[in-house]
Amino acid sequence: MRDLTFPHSKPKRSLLEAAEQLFADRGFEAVSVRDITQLAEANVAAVNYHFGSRDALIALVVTRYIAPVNEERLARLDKVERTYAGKAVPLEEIIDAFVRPLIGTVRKSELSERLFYKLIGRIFAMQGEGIPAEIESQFKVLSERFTRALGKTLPSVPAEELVWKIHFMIGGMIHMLMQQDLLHRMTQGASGNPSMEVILSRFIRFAASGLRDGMDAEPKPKKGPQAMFDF
Amino acid sequence: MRDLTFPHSKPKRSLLEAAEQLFADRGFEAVSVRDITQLAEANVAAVNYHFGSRDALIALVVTRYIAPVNEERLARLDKVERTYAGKAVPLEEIIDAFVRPLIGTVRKSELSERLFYKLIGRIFAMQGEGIPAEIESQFKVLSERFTRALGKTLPSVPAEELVWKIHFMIGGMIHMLMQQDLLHRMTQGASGNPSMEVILSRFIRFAASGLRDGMDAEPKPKKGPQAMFDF
DNA sequence: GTCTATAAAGTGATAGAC
DNA sequence: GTCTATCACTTTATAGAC
Repeated sequence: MRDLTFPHSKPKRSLLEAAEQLFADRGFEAVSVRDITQLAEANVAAVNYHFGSRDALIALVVTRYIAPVNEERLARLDKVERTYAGKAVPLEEIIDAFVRPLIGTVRKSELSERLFYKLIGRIFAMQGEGIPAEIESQFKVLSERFTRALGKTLPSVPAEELVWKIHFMIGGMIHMLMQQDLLHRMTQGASGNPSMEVILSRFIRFAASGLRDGMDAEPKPKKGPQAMFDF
Repeated sequence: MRDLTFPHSKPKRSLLEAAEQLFADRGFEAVSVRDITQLAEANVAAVNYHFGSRDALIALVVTRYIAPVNEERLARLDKVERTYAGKAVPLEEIIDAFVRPLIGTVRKSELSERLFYKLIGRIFAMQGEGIPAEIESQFKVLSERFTRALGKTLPSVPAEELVWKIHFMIGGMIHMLMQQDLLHRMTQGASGNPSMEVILSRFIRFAASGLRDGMDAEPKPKKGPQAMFDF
């Protein structure tokens, strides 16, 4: 999984790095070609010369960051499924395959850790508007594969309910990536300064409990009375 | 909780409604004053005349939608806390107080249901950038109040871990509001067409399980072996 | 490859006529 | 209150000089 998209000419690379940094920090729509060329100390025509257009640059950044993450997710799911050969894969391991590539996949940029996660989060939050078609269909494949795996592990969760639970989980994941500053501000520091590893393990436990929700718990199913919220 | 901000002059009202519709659909940054005046069939100067500026209009929309929701959330939390007089409030009831006002609070606009939720979701997703100061501090108060209530109900969850779990929950909530179209597209319709009531009850169960996460479950605590994910 | 100059279109805001 | 005309500025993109 070597990166073929990484530019080897110096000015092109510094343009790309400037763009990634600004996109992560302010969001795609909020960054102009001039912002990028200014930070990269190039002239205004440089982005169009090297990447064709502003939109093409955005598509490149999105693809560079997301494609390897999605490949790695599928590879990890394949691997654990082989390990459990036919039997249902433990829930936590599926979720792990889904989220760990977000932080584990090879860093190809000079972005700080914080900006790297923010950029990844922004790309996920983008979905539906402005995502390159190639990535969109990649997401569909991914979604199907993981939904099927989760359905196998949680056979008693009705299909419709399962996709909603997965939806909630993905929302939590995006928020985790993008809004760490916000959390710190809102809690006046009570969120501490945990490593991404720790944050991720907390997220996996949260999501696993939410998805399982008293059903199909590997150890022992809990079926407390929750009539009030059962439809 | 009557709405004092609702304009009674016809042109002003139709400008506001056009703005809300466009903001919900495309996001705040993507909508120009000209888009709004065109949809409202007014002249380009109308927004500035009636609202002072584009930013003031955005602030008005945000405040109109969020302030009553936040008030209602606090009122509901107060109420359940009084009901349980000192004893810990059941987790599901706290979450319910937090999310139900999102769909229950009086509709003051002509927005379709779908756009209404999308607009609410967009405002939450905005946080940190461009939120009126008044609303920002309202969110802080809200965050503190609910964090305290949840801490009381889940005494064995360490404070730092609790705020992260709440963070994940809020991410799921925003995604639920904003990205229903996306879910439908990604799942090729497998998400069905449930009412917001049903979606909400699913979300409450998901979030409650995630927050509880085997600890302090009211019925019976489950403590399965999860060594792999425990730090 | 780099850079300047400029085109063509869009932005929010406002002065001033009606 | 309404509307037109316009200001001052920014946007992406490109032609053409170096």
